[in-house]
Amino acid sequence: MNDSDGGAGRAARSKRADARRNEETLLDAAAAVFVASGVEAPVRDIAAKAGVGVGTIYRHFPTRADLIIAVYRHQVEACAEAGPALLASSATPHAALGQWINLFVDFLVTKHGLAAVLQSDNAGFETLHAYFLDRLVPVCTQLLDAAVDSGEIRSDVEAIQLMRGVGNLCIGAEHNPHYDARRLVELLIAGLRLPPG
Amino acid sequence: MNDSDGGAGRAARSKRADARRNEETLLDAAAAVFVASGVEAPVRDIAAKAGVGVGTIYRHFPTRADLIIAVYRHQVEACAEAGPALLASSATPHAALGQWINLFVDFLVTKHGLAAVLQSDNAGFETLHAYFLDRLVPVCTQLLDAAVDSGEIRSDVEAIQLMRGVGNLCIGAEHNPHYDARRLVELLIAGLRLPPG
DNA sequence: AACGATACGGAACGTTGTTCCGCTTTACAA
DNA sequence: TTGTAAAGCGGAACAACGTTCCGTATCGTT
Repeated sequence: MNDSDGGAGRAARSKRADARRNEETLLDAAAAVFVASGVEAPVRDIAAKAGVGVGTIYRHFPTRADLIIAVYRHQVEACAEAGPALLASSATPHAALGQWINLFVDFLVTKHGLAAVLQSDNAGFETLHAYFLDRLVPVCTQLLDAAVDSGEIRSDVEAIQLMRGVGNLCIGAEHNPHYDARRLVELLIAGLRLPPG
Repeated sequence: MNDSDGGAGRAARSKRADARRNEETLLDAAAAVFVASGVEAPVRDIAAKAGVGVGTIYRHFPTRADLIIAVYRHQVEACAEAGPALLASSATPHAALGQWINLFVDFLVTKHGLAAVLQSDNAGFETLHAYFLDRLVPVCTQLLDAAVDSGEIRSDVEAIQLMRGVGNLCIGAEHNPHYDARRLVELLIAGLRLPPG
């Protein structure tokens, strides 16, 4: 019923070419800086990398969360879409759940600082929270439900809870020899199994 | 037997009375502010609450970590000392481990923001890291070893790893209706059990 | 009382996020 | 091609924070 264009007849003129170019540049710069310095890198660093003023960043991406979302949207979408695919192709729902969680963990662990930001109660990251949750919780719910139905796991854990837990376990997982997030997540998933008896 | 003086003959003159008073005041103020606003509350807030300049805080506690340690030292010590006691009084080592972890979780969850700070890779919290690890990891190791020896749990998880995982799971656990850190920690501990077969 | 050591307060500095506004560039029409 | 309003831009400016520094006040001792 609405969007910036609508399509009716209003012609809502498309963005200026320089603006479109800048947005592109900004996304590339942000991606590079995120890799180099983590997602909490100073805004000024990103602006500098892009050869742009900080104002330009805020015009295109009102909050840092919007920028992060834009940078990682493709990968989040891919992860979301992998859920049903895994469910269809795996031997058991539990196996599918495990593989999907692995995908999620790999994503978080390779994005320096993302997991931390994801759990931050800092207002301004609400958009990021909402996006991740909206996109991934339903997928996780589907996998979880399937595994419950097949009698493989306990039924008293909600997807949102599990995902927050997994996200938390991924915090600070980069280059820390004494911490292996993947291992701990495996333990958590193992703990989901129905207790014997 | 002694006071801050080492005892030899050096006379290392004791602190001035106002300094001692201020340190006391500061600890009380910090504790109050930590409860009200979390452990990441602005230094200026603590100074104001204590009726003191910020310089005074930094003179007594060179880093924020030192202040946090001073405020919570008693409780960390209590937790550490509870380990062997639980091991002695519990039915099985695994039960002792579970109860001890519960103690640890309760401590973290009730100290607003502590868990987050504990995992922060921010330099300046190194002292805090070191203190918690030095004090608690050996205790956890003892419990873990006992449970391994009794054949209750897998043997390939180190204490430091487990504690970091538990600490991470406690992040953001305050007043969040969709997140129950205790539950997830239970799952993690359950995942420690030897797989059937 | 006087004096040196100790401790204090808070201004000042550096680093961040975020806003704001004067100037530039663009797109379009004449 | 040229003129013009709208769109966009850069970066100065502001606010909030941690941290340092130093002139001044206080303490303990002589």
